[in-house]
This record gives sequence, C-alpha cells and structure tokens, in this order.
Amino acid sequence: MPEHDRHGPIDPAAVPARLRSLPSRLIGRTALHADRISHAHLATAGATRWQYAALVTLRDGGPASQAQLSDRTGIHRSDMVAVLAALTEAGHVERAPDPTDRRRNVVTLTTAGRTHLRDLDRRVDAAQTDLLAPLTPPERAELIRLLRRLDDHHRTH
Amino acid sequence: MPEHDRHGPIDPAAVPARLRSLPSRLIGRTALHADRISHAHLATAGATRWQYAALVTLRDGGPASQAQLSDRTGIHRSDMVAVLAALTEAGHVERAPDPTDRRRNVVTLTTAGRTHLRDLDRRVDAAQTDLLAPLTPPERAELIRLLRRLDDHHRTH
DNA sequence: TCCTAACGTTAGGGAGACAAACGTTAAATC
DNA sequence: GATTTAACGTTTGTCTCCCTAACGTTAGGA
Repeated sequence: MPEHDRHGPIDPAAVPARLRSLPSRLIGRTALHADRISHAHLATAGATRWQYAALVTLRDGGPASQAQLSDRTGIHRSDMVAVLAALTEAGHVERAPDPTDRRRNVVTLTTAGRTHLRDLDRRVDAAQTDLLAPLTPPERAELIRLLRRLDDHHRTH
Repeated sequence: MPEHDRHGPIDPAAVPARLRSLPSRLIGRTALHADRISHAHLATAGATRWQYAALVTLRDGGPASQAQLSDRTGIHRSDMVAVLAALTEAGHVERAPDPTDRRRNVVTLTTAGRTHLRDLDRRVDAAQTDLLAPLTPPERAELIRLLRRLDDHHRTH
C-alpha cells in the first residue's frame, strides 16, 4: 500500500509566465508560505497566530475589553471568544466582568502570560527570519515598506 | 432592528507596532486584500481564480492532462475536478479521454474559452491595477521581484 | 505475471474570515 | 422617567481555500 499519495510539487518551468509574475498570485503564495512558517514556529509552543496577536495587544495597550481586542487585532469578535477561552484556560490571561460596564469583560495579561509571550516573541522573530531568508536587510525593509503602503491603502478602501 | 451588526473596522492607531510591522502578518493581510479584489473582478464574469489559472495554463502550454494542469497551476488535483467540470459545462474547455493512455483526460481550450479568457485577462489586469494603485511603477516591479525571490526560495524549501 | 504507480474522482477535515441572531446591559432620545 | 437604540459577549453556522485519504481503473516495470 502506498503510504503517501504523492503527486509532484509545482513544476516551476511549466507554470505560465503570466501566472508566475501575477502580483495577486505571488502575494497569495507568499502568504501561504508565511502562514505555514509562523504556524510551525508557534505550534510547538501550543500557540496560534490569533493568540499571539491578542497577547501582544494586551502587553502593548494594557487591559482591554474583547471588543477592543477585536478592533486592534482584526480578529472577528466571534472568533475572539475561543481565543480568549484558550488563553484563560492556560492561565495567560484573566477575564473578569467590568464593574463600570457590566456588558464588558476586562481582559488582563497575567505574569505567566507575559513570560509565555516573551517565548512567543522569539519564535515569531525566528519565523520572520526564515520567511525573509533570501532577502538582504535593505530588501526586507523595502518589502515591509511596500506592503505597509498597500495595507494602509486597502484597509481604508 | 439593526440591519447590519456593525462593529468597527480595525483601529489603525491602536494596532500594536509589533503587529503592524510584522512581515508575516503584513503579507497575510495584503493577500486578503488581493484575494478580495481579484475575486470581485472575476466574479462579475462568473469566473474564479482557479478557473483563470487553468485557462491560462492551457493557452500557454496547449492541451494537457488534469495531472499536468495540477502541477502547473498548483491547484490540487482533487479540486481540479470541479474547476474543469465548470469550465466544461460553460463550453470553455473540452475534456476527452486520451486514446494513448486511457487513465488520462486530454483537456483542450475551445474557441469560446479562448475568447472568454481574453476578457478575463483584462479583468485580472484591472485587479492588479487596483491592488498596486498606491505604488509607483518601479515600486511595483521591485515588489514583484522580492516576492518572486521569496516564492522561489520557499517553493523548493 | 505480479507489483507498483499514475490517473481521475469522491468524500471529508481543518483553518480562516465572516454573518446572523440572541440575551444582557448601557446610553441616547423623547 | 420611559422607550428606543446600540454595544457587548456568545453561539451557531456558512463559505472558501488547501489538503489528506481512499477507491476503481489503467499503464508500466520487475
């Protein structure tokens, strides 16, 4: 029995030039690589990209409601529920009702969460290094600059 | 009754700097914009990105088997089935058993498909223009160059 | 001949992004 | 002060993309 149903990877020479240089396709493929790499680096610590984004946002902006975390991370509020449930269960975050507004939860980074986050920072940095390996430092800076211009433009339509 | 359950878009000022400049995140967000834009341009012609990739590959490389199309486009062969079914039903492609190898189908671009593809080319070009609008021509070229380097590197691990 | 592998196909899983609706609670409007 | 409007957290479900597993069929190498 064949253990892997292998069928070849992309044949680089056979990909039409039109597709090979199409910016939208290139960006999509690069995003796929980036997702795989950062997922791999975070998974060994039992974390996800969304969890990391929430933790960084809490460290940077202090305690916040779930709605604020959604606005700051871009994670949909209906997905934020599970993210915070996992972080709470791991003890990296505490979730308590806001006494001044009983609709809200106040989410706070715990000491354990802060320590855990420092580990994740290193892993995320390593992921960026892997991802950008083929580029020189000035090229990396230029890529970031160009992508930020695109994101800034399209975020606001 | 509220017709839309609006909860604000990303608050740019509140996104932590760490996240705002993280290459993997920037690439992922840009890919999201790119997908939305190219989907929007193709959808009005009843086409998808995968259909476009298959059609371009057939025009560029001539008739091919489904496995060859998979290798050249990066579309998984199990997804290629539905792509070709849609293209066949629309009359843009013909699928016939290969007389020299009865396991294979020979997929051929029809005249109608070629005409349709020219329309899609224009739509895809328009999508790239929208996507890259905030960049100057040399910046666009540089972005493509950098992304191709990343893709070339990570495609081969 | 037997075994291996490629082909097209079906079924399904997992993740990301999102929409809709609901009970609760605050704030705005009258 | 009463009523309407809206925000909050949550549950449920949808859609697309990417991928795995398995199957019957057919070709080719041992």
